[in-house]
Amino acid sequence: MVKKRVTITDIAHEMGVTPSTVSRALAGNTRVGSNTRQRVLKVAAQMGYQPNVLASSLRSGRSDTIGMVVPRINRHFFSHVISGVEALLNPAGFNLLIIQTHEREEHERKAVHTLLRNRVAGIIISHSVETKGFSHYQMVIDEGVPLVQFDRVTEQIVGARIVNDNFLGALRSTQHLIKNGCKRIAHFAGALHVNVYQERLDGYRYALEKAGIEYDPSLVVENCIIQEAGQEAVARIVLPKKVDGIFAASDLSALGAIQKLKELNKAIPGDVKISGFANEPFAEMVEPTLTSVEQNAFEMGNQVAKAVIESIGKDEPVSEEIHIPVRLIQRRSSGSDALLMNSVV
Amino acid sequence: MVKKRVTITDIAHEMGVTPSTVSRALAGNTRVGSNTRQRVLKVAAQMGYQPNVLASSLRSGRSDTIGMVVPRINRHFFSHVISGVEALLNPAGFNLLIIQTHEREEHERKAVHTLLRNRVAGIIISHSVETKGFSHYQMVIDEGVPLVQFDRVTEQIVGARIVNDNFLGALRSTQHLIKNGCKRIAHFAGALHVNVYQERLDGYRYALEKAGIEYDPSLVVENCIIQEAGQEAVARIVLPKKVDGIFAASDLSALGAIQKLKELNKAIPGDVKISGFANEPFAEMVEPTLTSVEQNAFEMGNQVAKAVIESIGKDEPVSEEIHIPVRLIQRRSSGSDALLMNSVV
DNA sequence: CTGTTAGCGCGTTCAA
DNA sequence: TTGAACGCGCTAACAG
Repeated sequence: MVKKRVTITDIAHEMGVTPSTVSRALAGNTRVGSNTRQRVLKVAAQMGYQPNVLASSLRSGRSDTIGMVVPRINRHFFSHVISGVEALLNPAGFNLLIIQTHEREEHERKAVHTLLRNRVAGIIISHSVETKGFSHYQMVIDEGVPLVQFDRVTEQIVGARIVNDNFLGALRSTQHLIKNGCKRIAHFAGALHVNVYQERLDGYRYALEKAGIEYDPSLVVENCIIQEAGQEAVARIVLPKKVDGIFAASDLSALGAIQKLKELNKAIPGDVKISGFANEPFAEMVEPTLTSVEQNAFEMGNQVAKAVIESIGKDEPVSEEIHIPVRLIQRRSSGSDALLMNSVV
Repeated sequence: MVKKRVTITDIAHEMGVTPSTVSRALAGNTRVGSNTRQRVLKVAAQMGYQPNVLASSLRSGRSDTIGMVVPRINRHFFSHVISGVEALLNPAGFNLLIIQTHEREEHERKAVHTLLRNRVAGIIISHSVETKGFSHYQMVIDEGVPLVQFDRVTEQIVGARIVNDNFLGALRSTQHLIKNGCKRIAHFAGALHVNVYQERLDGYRYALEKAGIEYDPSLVVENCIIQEAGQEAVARIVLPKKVDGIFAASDLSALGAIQKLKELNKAIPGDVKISGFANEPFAEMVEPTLTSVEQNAFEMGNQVAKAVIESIGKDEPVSEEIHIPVRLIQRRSSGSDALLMNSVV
């Protein structure tokens, strides 16, 4: 037995006024008798009235829902960004419609359409690894929906971009290895068409250059961001090439390397020094503890939310890029012990 | 410069037919000339038409959005449940509106109202720790919105409940400690008004009972689920009471205990054997590796999604309770080494 | 098979 | 300050 939902018309009938009056009273700021407003509010409350935001949005053309597209929700980094976004968006009266792409370009395309169909007030996105074309964002631009990219971004799309300082993180990380005595440093990279991995490679190269170490492309392992890839790279590159340091673009591949090296009775940091990226929770639990670059995912989420809220209402998108500072956390895998070094941007 | 969104009326004008015809063609299953349908689809595509689901839902009374309320998105367990839910819901044509409560009862109440206002087709919820009253769900029931609870549930609300087999997990875990020689086993419990923690306590007690070990309430530490609480409990209970085994309702408090015990030069598992709950990723990284009860969060999400989809369309809610099997993962902290024991339900 | 009509619930004119 | 009327975009009933 389903009770009918109560509408402003029901309230109006109950009180002997018109729906317009009720609507105005509920809206708050429009002109209506202050005693009538009180009565409306009281009757609405006791009738259990819940405004129909669908009808409201349809009529007003405004929506309080913001869409968010992420590769995967169940990743430490992304779930924390989401959390940071929500922390600011909810108090501001917005809700989050979240869609995962599972790193598939086609899913990303569909997700954007879904959000458009839901008439979201804005779209937040971090691109999937697969995504190389961005034509499906033309419609977002055309319809004037604010678009904020974070972490994995492209300059091919106008609008705000919130990114980690990948270059600086990589630079500091590699410099740290050099300072601790590494001469032949390998880099476990990701897919280089993705900005974050390209930037980390750039930072790595720049550190070598500044230290006068020649860049050796054969020491760069592409698509090496998962655990298994890290393990595999040890046998294929690290040992044969007599590598004494690894800067991994991902904590997972760094972990894989640690496991494999321990298995082969290599000493860490004695024989090989290692640093990762992202400062996953396990970094301080693994043996030896893993030096890593900390990303402030929650803060990134906050900035993303701020950017969306600012974009809404503005006519023209602003293509500003905001860098979230990163921090090198030195641990034992690189020969340091519980020291903290703050990198300055 | 914002282009106007194209509507079915635009398409209709373009083609010289009525909006109804376009609507029917787009809907797919209703009677319409197959050649007209082709033309409509083509024109719609080339005009970049995106249906307005707000208008559609308002008119049809049906919504393809499902609301989900969780304590926190950025927790390993919850983010994986969400992922599991999405995995089934998206292919079925539903979207997820996610709201966090941050463990606050008031936020939970607001979240439910927000979802109701958004006219979601169903609501999925795991209650906040604070939540003790459930009166705000009466409106959900009254409006006939299917309600599925998971993990943290209450029987005070009708509808499907998807839960872990906390009792069995606790039972097996405690039995395992007993089998490995523990005589005085402490239990790090959570807030006992929350079903999951009460059930884990019950399983612990039942294991003791079956083994003929007297239950000692002073060995139960309430609200001991975070790292610091685990550390603190070592000094306050574990050592003074000569405890030789700890069954923790949370991996985090188990971790805290490990840290503190190591700090005090106690041997694990030599002096104290420890097992946790949830099998967080760090469980296999910490030293010694942590025995824990694995919850299949993704599978739970799948079951939740299934239950919601089934509930939608049904007139009356069914109060079925589904148990997701758990598995004891034996590791070194309890004196076992890389063994697996599957618990049978 | 297609057009006509009506209305989902709300917000915003224009009058009074 | 309030009421009447209209329409956001779409679906659904009823004709034809």
